Amino acid sequence: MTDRWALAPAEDGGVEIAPLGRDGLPAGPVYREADLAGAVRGRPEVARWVWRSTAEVYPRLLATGVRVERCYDIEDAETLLLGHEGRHGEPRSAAAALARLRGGPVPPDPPQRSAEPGAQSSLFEPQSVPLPLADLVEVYADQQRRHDATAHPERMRLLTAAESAGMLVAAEMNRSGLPWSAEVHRQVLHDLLGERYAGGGEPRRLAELADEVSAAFGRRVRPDLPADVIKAFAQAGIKVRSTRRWEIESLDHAAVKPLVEYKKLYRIWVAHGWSWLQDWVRDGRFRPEFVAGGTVTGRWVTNGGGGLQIPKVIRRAVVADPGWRLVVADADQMELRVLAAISRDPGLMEVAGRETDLYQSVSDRAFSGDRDQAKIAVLGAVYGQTSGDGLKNLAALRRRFPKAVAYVDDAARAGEEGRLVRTWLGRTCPPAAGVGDDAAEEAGIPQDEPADSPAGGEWAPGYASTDARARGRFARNFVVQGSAADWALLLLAALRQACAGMAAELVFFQHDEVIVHCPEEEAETVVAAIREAAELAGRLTFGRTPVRFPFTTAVVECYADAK
DNA sequence: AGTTTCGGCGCC
DNA sequence: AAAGGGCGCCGAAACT
Repeated sequence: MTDRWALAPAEDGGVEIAPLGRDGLPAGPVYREADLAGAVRGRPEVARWVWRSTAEVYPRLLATGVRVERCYDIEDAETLLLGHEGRHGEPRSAAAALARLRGGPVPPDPPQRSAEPGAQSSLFEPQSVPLPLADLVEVYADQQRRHDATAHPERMRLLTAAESAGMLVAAEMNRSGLPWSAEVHRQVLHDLLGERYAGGGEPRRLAELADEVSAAFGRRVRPDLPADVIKAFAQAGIKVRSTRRWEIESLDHAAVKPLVEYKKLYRIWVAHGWSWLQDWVRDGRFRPEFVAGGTVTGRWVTNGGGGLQIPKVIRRAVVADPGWRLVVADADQMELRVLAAISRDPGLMEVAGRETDLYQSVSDRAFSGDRDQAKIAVLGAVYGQTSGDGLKNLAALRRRFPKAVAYVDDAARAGEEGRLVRTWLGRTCPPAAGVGDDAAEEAGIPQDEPADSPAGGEWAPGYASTDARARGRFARNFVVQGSAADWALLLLAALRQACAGMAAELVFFQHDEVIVHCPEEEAETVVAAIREAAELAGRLTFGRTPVRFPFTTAVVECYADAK
């Protein structure tokens, strides 16, 4: 068995490599070569490269045009395994894992660096000390045993493999970048915001709106300062707690309209305006740094440029190269389909076995055809809504799809009680999640009474504290959002394989949406590949269920035309 | 003066 | 209509 090889970069720029056996231990000699990329390029028969960190190794390979089919990221696997073992807070570096194995002092993890505008994405992780291959392999072999110790070893193996595949995709997307027309972007900014004035102050349209707001209040008010706005409303006899749009919008005051408009445009200006363009777009590409596995739920994040928060109006600037197309694909009601798959609720699976509008089908069964009510109920079930119509609608949902609602209710209870909660593949929620970022807070049931308990005793005696309820909401959402992330990783892995023989490149991924940049003549092949990858991911992740995972796809030259 | 937190809002 | 989950980013405010 020489289909998987370990790889460890050395400090001198060279590399150690060795074939591995089934037990994860070396099955042959350790080779030392001077050139990392050459060592990999020269061994196309290797099916999976085992290395400490994809972010450390793979950008260097890509820089010399070398792609790999599969990898196993030891530090990512360590994170997932530690989580599964209920040891979220422990250091996750390979060096720490080795120290735990040998009983030595465990080094803390190096601090995470953050991205800088325009900087090339991390070619190295300079604070990491290279680990000799023999040490790396020791950690890897132990991780194989730890996979076997989980409740569902085959799922855990799939999870670590899927996340490693996601890291390959992320590195490749970081290299390709999202096609971006600075010219179109500037045109959009000009249309929305008007001319820029010398000196870098507000553009014309914002200045006008600020004047309108001031005029409506009868004094100078800066609409970008919440404290100023709250004071101005108070002087006009209107008490507001904040200047959030939903709170402001319904007020009867002449300042509301220009104020709301100002806030909308101000956001575009500061977050995706001319300076953003200057900082993040180079040579026709927007390059946020995609980070796979950046959150506890398994969703990705981007480092820099707000890559996962591109406003709809700005998507006009995402334009394919001449002769190329963007295949934009969006999973239809993914979270509800995932809930069906993980809960195995017969009724919901039957509904999710169709490609038609899922919310309409749910409402036909539980809400007399009122689609909006069905959607509110489902979102309430998944997000843990605590008041309003959601609760009433949740009851109707529970009657019709009892197993599905029970699944998220159970997760919420487990979260409240500080028990571990897992996604379908075994990604595990930290027991204290949902109460801020105090990772040190250990598992356990808070004993305090809720601070906001009404005098009438709306909460039953001994009801969970505010913190515990926050943990419950987090855990409730975690099983759905996290299992959806599991599935999405398998989707990406399958789609990446399908694109391997083509010019097509994955250039964007946002939770349930992918964009592939490809020559026009490949577009229809890519569309088919996405549909196949989605169904394959569904089977691999959740086993054989009736649940389908349809996508809405569009072949366009401009992202904004996709919806 | 430099760093952290807050308020607000963009996306899913 | 309002409110639940996950993120990142910006400037201002609050802190050291």
